[in-house]
Amino acid sequence: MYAIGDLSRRTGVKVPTIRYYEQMGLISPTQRSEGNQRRYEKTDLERLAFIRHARDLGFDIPAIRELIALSRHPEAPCAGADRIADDHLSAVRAKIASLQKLEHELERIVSHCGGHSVEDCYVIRALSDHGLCDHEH
Amino acid sequence: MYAIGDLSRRTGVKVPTIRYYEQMGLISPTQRSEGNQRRYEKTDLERLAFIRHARDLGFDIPAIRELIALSRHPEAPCAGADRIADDHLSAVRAKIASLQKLEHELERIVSHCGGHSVEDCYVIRALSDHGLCDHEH
DNA sequence: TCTTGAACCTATAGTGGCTAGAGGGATTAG
DNA sequence: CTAATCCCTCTAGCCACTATAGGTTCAAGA
Repeated sequence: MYAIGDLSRRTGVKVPTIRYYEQMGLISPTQRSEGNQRRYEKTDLERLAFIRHARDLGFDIPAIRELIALSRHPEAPCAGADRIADDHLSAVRAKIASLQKLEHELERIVSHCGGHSVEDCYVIRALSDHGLCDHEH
Repeated sequence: MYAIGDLSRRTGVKVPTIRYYEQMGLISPTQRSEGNQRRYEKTDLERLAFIRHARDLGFDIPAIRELIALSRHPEAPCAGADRIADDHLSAVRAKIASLQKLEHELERIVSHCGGHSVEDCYVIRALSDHGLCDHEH
């Protein structure tokens, strides 16, 4: 039997975040002590580690809810879980691509800046005049 | 003299967003018509294009506020603007690096998934067991 | 001049994934 | 028994918007 603080220390998930996950339906409301404090078991610990791991990998809360639901049916085909992970991977790749565009544009702007007065500053000028950009964004 | 809708169409910034920028102090409160509607001039159009461009490049609102303040002093050295852009570039690069870590971890998880039952599914197992991961995250 | 419909106004609440704080009760070590 | 530390609920705040409600103004056509 762990108190919420024990669970927090063991998983690295902050106490208010654990309560938030309960509210979001990722963790079922637990047993309580006589004084109404949450008491957890080992399965809750594993569940929370699963959630934390999924969050670290960038899955959002609805996706984690689905993954949890799937993991409760071990006999079902795993295409669902695979699809969720694959969709997420695509989203991550898309985000990387768009950040790399930004990176190149910013590199160009910063490297052109000679370091004189604001009047000639490429940073300010590039922002004022879209025509100085390489491509659409 | 443009109405807010004209400004919106010309810059691609939505009407409520323009009002939001005014509230955030990026655009000074404008002249109003007799009936209390905002009326803009060409300088406002340029200002808003500057803001939109900076937002597209991922600058946050405090940074844009600073850039605007700097652009009002054309005789000052441009080190300030350069630093803001450079800091932002570093942040973008850091975000790319961390997303690439995610990408590799997700690739590994998805590619291991054979497509059988949830019981053996690598996606679910990898999430349950951090030990299956390559490195810390 | 009048009417209609589009555009405008303010104010408030919602998005996601937490985090911080107030104001109280429970637990536990000494 | 007391004091320190934990825990409880509830509410509000973060960011950059977006959406809605309920009302007013504007501009073009009849």
